[in-house]
Amino acid sequence: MGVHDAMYVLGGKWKIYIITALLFGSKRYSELLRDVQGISGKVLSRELKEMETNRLVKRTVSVTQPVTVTYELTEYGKSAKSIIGVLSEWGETHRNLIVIDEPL
Amino acid sequence: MGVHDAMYVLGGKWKIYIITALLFGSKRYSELLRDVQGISGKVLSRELKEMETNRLVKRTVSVTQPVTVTYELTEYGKSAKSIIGVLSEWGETHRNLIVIDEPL
DNA sequence: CTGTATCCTGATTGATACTG
DNA sequence: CAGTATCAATCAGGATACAG
Repeated sequence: MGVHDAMYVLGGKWKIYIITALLFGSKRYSELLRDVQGISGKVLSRELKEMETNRLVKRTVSVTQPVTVTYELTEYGKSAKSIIGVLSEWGETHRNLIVIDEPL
Repeated sequence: MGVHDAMYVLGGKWKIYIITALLFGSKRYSELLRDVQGISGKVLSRELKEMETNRLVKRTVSVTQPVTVTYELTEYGKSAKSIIGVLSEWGETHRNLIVIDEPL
């Protein structure tokens, strides 16, 4: 069952959102930090490292002053677009059914 | 963006697997405990309760001796099949690219 | 059988300060 | 700018015992 593989690579709280943020082009670390709502620097760099390991994103360092680092989706990463698409569509059409948990 | 709604309902470690387990028919609590690999009783009942709140599953109690409780997907829950399908297909075709994290 | 309550431990996270 | 190191705090999860 490939579901498990997909969950291994995309699972967790953040990767889907990081991919979404990179869907329309490369971004720098600081831009991702701003665009991925609520993520902290530590977690962002860890997630990006994992995604780089799994070849979802490509990291490019420009030796300017100061250095700039950009992240972009690989072809593999871009292929996850199909998943984002289905998630988005499903979430959209079923939005009205969601119940927000009342804190006690 | 509906992605967030979908993540709210389906996110976390277990819901996708629970839905997968229920895809071909209703199951009892103890069957789910066996079929959803690695989940504990506490977590399973919590997840099922959340999914019932969000109308992904329907819970039915049969007053036998002892009681039996069955869970089945609602139409809404069944509609998540499209997501499982895409995840499965994507995971399948990209399985060879995955890198398993070496523990230190 | 189907859960809930309690306790406990290890993993995850946020904040802050710091490095190159 | 782009991270890493450290520490404290939180949280999620397992095991067990117990209730309906």
